[in-house]
Order: sequence, then structure tokens, then C-alpha cells
Amino acid sequence: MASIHRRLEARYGDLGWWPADTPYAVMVGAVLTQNTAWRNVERALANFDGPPTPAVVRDLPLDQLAAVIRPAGFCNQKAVCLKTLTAWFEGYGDDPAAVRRQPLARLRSELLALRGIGPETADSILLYAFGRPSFVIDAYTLRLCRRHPIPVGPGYAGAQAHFQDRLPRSVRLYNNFHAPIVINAKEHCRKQPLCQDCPLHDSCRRLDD
DNA sequence: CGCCAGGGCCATA
DNA sequence: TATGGCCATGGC
Repeated sequence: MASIHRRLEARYGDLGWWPADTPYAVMVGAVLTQNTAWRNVERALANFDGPPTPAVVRDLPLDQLAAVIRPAGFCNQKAVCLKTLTAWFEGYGDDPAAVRRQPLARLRSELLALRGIGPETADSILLYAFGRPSFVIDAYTLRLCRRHPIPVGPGYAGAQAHFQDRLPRSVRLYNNFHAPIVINAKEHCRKQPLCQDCPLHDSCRRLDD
């Protein structure tokens, strides 16, 4: 596992990364990208006037909000989710610093209680919007674990525990571990893998999904 | 045309 | 607890 991280960093550099500006925009992007190509998320985000704000999302009628985010797919579900997520954020006065003051476990359970927010979206928001050490497990990470011998436990919790039990509890490290996995998955480790020039080439078992 | 994309919810057994 | 259908759209 450490070797995989080292090789990814050697190739892709020290990425501290999420393609959005404000913490709130990160939250919105985390919802919109659920089972959706990031390109379509960008189209949806472009339909806002600048980066999305809590006030805009709160004030838009539900059907109009769904129309705005339509390019991201699942727009009806995601519109409802954005409404509830925005209400949650407004409970902290739209203030990222106020959110960060809360214990991590409390924030995570609050997010998971919201309709449409599952473990991956919650952890993405915690890590990338609020800088909390919650390791993100996504389809890319699970594929990596399958194609290389990384024997993580079952389910989301098993995989997350595997990494969190073995890594220092560092936001920077979690960030720098997950981000290159995403880049590598898009460039090489797709469902139909493009193994040419992949930095993880030699330890990969090249299993299909 | 079919498959895929940084999930999550729900019904079923 | 584990699996499958469903949600919607755009790129290839």
C-alpha cells in the first residue's frame, strides 16, 4: 500500500486537490458527482452564476434547481439533497469555521442522516470542504484494491478502516493519497484498463470488474 | 446503440 | 447482511 502511494506520488506529484473554490462549492460538487462523470458536474455548475451559494440554492424552487443541475443526472434526487444539505450548512450560519469546530464523528453522523448523503459523499465533504481527516473510499479506490493485492475488509467501512488504521491521521496525507488514485483511475485504471505507461503496472493483476 | 461515470435508497430473501 | 432495480444525463 505504501509502495502504491509512493509510485502514484512520483508520477502525479503532491496533489492537494478538489476542483472547486469555496467549501460550499465543494459540498455541491460532492453531491453532483455521485455516479456521474465530472465533466457533467462542470456543466451543471456552469449553470449557476459563478460558484453556487447557499442563498441561491435555498431560494430556487425545487423544480428550477433540478433544471439547473440537470446535466449532472439524477437531478430530482440531487436537487432534494442539495436543499437539505444547504439547510444543514445554514444551521451553522453558512460558516465553514463553525462547522470545523464540531467533533468529526458528530459532523459525519449529521451528514449521513441527510437523505442522499452516503458515506462517500459525507467523507468527501469532510475531507475536501472542511479539512477533516476522513478517508474517502470511492469506486476508484475499490478498483485499485481489487486489481492490486490490497486485502481490505468488506464494505465501505472495511475499506476505510484498512487505510485509516495504517496511515497517520493527517488531512494532507488522506488528500494526497486519494487524489492521485482518482487521476490514475481516469488516465489508466478504468473499467477497461489502459495499462500502457501506468505507474502501477508491475503490481497489477489486471482483473476486470 | 450500449456502456460508462468519483452513489445512495429501497425492496426483497 | 447481501444483492438488484432504480434514479437521469452526456460522452464515447
